[in-house]
Amino acid sequence: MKLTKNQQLVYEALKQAEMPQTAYNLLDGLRDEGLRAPPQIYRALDKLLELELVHRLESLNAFVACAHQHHNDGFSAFSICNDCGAVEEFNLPQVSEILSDWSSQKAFVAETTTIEVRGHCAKCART
Amino acid sequence: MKLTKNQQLVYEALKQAEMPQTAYNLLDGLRDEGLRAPPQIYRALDKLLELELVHRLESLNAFVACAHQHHNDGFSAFSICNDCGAVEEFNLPQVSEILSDWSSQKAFVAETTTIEVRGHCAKCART
DNA sequence: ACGAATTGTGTTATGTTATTACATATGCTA
DNA sequence: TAGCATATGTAATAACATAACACAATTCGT
Repeated sequence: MKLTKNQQLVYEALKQAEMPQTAYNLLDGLRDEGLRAPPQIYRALDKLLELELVHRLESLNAFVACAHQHHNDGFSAFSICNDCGAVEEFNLPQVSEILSDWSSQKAFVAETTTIEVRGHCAKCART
Repeated sequence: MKLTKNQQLVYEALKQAEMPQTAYNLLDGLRDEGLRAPPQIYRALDKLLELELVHRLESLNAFVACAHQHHNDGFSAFSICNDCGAVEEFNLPQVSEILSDWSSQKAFVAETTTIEVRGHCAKCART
């Protein structure tokens, strides 16, 4: 058990949530547990991001618990439904590889890669 | 000439800038031209994004003029140097294709795709 | 077991990014 | 030229994120 109390609270809240949560969503949900101010949330999130237990969705300013336990070199991709908000995390090793190749060719040292595909999920597109 | 005055002002400011600009950067720079309030900037940006003359860098909350004149199905990728802030836009048709394949397999209707690789550019990594 | 160093916590205040709402103006088109 | 869609100007506010400071808990070397 390496997570502190606040980190656990935030992590559990994210795992429970079926949707991406903003920092302020999380704060609202955790007020009863004693969390009162944004820094308490952001600090926990920073740590969880560092441990790769959580991902940040840049185009949403929101966070999700990582779907795949075994951590994945920071190369996760996400599809995000603009209608219902559903998010799916997936991994495309080929894409990782192409981006790695591009980086080494450019002598760019990659640290984190964001891939977010926004549109309409199967369910919402059908209607 | 299809751009309105504000749209042109913002577009020119972005083309001139060698670095990504936030909405408030742009606002500061354009105050002398008569732009006073955020919505004036955001509205111009919305239009420019729609026309694909400009890209939004989600991980930076900033904007750049599109490097490639001929527009490119919304599949641009960007490398962003965390040290000097330099941004390079590039296109990897293979990646576009893999993501398209994934989408059609999942019946996900993609609208916009964000690919941002953050790290250290060749120049900054050397030091 | 002790003290130092690191990491985490709680809190207030503030900074930064983005939108809502409403009134007015401009330009196209039937 | 009336009507409609699009653009503008402005004030206020909402949403997202960090700085700074004091203090508590944990870890680690000796």
